[in-house]
Amino acid sequence: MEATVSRKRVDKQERKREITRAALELFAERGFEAASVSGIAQAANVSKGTIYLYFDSKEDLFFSAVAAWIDGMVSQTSGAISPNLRPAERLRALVHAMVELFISDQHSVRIAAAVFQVYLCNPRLLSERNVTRQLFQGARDAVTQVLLDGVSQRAFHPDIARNAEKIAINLLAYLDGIGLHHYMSKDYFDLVEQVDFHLDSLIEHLRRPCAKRGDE
Amino acid sequence: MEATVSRKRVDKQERKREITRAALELFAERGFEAASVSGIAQAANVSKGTIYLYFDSKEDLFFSAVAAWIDGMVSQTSGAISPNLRPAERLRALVHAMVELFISDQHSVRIAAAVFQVYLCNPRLLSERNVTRQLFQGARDAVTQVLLDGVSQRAFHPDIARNAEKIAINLLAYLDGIGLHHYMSKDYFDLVEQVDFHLDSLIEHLRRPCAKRGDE
Amino acid sequence: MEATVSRKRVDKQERKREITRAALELFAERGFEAASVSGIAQAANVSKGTIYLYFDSKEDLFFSAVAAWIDGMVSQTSGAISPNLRPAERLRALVHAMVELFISDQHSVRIAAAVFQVYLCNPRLLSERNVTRQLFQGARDAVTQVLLDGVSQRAFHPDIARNAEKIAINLLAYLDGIGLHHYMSKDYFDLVEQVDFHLDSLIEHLRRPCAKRGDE
Amino acid sequence: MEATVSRKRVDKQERKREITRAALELFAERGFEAASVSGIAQAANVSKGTIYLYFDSKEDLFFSAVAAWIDGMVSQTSGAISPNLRPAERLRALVHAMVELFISDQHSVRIAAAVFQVYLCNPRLLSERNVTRQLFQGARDAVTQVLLDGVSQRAFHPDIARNAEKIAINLLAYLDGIGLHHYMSKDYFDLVEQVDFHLDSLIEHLRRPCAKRGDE
DNA sequence: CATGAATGAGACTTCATTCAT
DNA sequence: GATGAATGAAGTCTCATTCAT
Repeated sequence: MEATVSRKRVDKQERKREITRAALELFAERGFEAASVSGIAQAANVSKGTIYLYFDSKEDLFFSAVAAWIDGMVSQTSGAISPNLRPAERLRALVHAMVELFISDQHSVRIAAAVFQVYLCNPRLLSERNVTRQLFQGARDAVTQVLLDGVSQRAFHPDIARNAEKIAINLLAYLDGIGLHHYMSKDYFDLVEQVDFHLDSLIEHLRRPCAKRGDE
Repeated sequence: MEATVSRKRVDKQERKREITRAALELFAERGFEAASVSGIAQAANVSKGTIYLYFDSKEDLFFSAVAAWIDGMVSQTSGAISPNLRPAERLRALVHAMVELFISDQHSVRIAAAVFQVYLCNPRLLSERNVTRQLFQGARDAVTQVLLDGVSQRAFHPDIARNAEKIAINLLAYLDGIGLHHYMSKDYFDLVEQVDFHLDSLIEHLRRPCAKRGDE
Repeated sequence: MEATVSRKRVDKQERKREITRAALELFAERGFEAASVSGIAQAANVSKGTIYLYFDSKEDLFFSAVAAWIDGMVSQTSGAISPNLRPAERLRALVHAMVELFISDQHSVRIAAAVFQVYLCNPRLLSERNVTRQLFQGARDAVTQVLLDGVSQRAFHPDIARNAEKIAINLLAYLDGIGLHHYMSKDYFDLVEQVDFHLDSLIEHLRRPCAKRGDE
Repeated sequence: MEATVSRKRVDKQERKREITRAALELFAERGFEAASVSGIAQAANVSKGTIYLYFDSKEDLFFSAVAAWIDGMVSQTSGAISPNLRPAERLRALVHAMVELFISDQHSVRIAAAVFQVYLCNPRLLSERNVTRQLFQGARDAVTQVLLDGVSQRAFHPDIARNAEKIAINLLAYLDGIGLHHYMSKDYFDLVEQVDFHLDSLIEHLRRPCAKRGDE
């Protein structure tokens, strides 16, 4: 009986994951509004009614799907922080891992756009159901940690420690921005080349003392 | 009679502008899909049918509205490039003008998100009806020009000339990214502070020779 | 001034005819409901409002167009009754003239279908505004006359005189029927061949005494 | 459980048939364009959305309804061919059965008109979705068979065999034509009387050798 | 006389959600 | 637990007609 229960639970979870997977695909392809519950049900090989056994609403399904996607993102990128590398290379590796996702997984940028759209249009969701905080904060913390490690290993300038989080925030904002711009200006520039160029000057900056602003 | 004709013509353009304005507002508020033509008609104080006298379809209306918004953006920011300032300050002024738009005009980020969403989900529109090329290219050109001017005035390092466009692309991607992240993480960081921080290190970088990548 | 008035009147009639012509074309192409007043206005190179200066409503326009078409039909076919031919050949010539219209003028069958449709769906129009009576009755009378002439010239059997109108009614019904079936079964049979075949046995019948029905 | 499943399945088919029935009624009454899906839904006592669970589009609904009507026509008329009757009477019975439909079922002529209209205005449908072929060919085959039987039973002249299909085509075209004309000239002539008159001379013709055309 | 901008009803169709089975 | 039939509101868009100019 334990087996049965266990099997059942697995089945149930498995089914939920299947729905989530299909939902993510369609939400990425068409956006939140244009993706239909019918289409998701069909793609997940379940009936429309079944969706509502596992999720309260389309909105709920969307956030569950996005949360699952975020989990995947986090686990994929966190693996990229190899402690054996030197700080600069660890940062590079981390950023490259993030960019990889934008390139290998066609969906990622689209999902990001869908998420931006949904939250921007329903600001109440930012406080009520913010599944992205984990992603943003997680990523910022990861970057910040690499920076601080670099400082303590004397690979980066001590002043960096003070501004580590600002740098992290900016770096991640840049990565999202360049990903979006890349898809909007397809073939106009090479994504990896641009990112590497940004990384070069960032790393250079990490090594030098910060210039004071009035210092002109 | 001249007056009559003139008034009429003004009326028609005025009406079209009014519809465009209402459309932009609703598209910003709800996104392309969720904004309804009925709602736009109501907001513009015209009947549903009237919309279709001026625009072929909802899609047409969307792109017309976005194009109008872009025109506004361009004219507002192009005025910010004061030739009297020194290069670094010109760059700062230009970026600040852009950020101003994100802050003063609540809609801008939302419209940007809506545009990203629409183009990402309908890639065919990128080639068929790309109203953003003007914006992106115009902004990149403006930044590039400021950089090149800075080089020729010896305010920036000569190597910058070679990479001016790369820098421009990255800067603008960053600005969009930080704008989006700001709205997603409201109150978590101060937008202007972050942008200034980015600008500081960017300007510092513009003045120094580029570090070679292997240079570690 | 007389010239002016006259020219003006001609202009007005000419314009009305142009609208009628365009209307007939579109009604034939799409049917009464699917043809739009806008489309007709465009095809007639006048504004939508102008149509309503000349016609009370779409329905009015339809019947005016059909009436004009009928006038054309009548004048085209009535010319076909050459008094020099022998009765049988006169009948053949008349029928061929009618069939010609179905073949040369792609529109005729379509207009007929549209007319049938409109009257069948609005039986009140049969009494209120029956523009087809003229066509039907005119054609029947023409056929009947040819038959009676044939009898009086002893080319047809005397009994035919008694049934001349029945024969005319049936002949014209057949012609409409075969025209419609021809367009529904395109390339399945040759229209002229079928009509000639029908004519052959009809003419044969006209020459013999009518068989009594019980005569088996 | 068997009962449940069975009842359910019956329900669904029944529901579809109910929609089809209502659709046929409204299409007959108003034609394809003027009949509205809303009206059909109301007449069928279902919601508008339900229609689209059973049919892909209004067009699909139309053709399904027409196909159902054709099935009814075929089954009603095929029963009319009694093998016990002599050939001439079998032909009479068959034709009378067809005419019966035009008289008893007020809709038939209207539906025929709607079908003609739709196919004439959308010739592509003739090849893409021709639901009438079955009706036309079936009726022609039935008539042809009666004629050939008549020949082999020596009730009709041997020459008829050669022209059997031509005769069938013409007879059916005539029947449609006289049906339409009857409704257009209501009370001007008696439908059955006209058809009988046509039948009389047709049957007479079937019994005699065909006259050669030049035979004047 | 001619225009064409404006209307608002109504067309077809899709959709998220519910509920009896 | 799972289904899928049913709903009705709402979507985009078209249309015949009117009226100020």
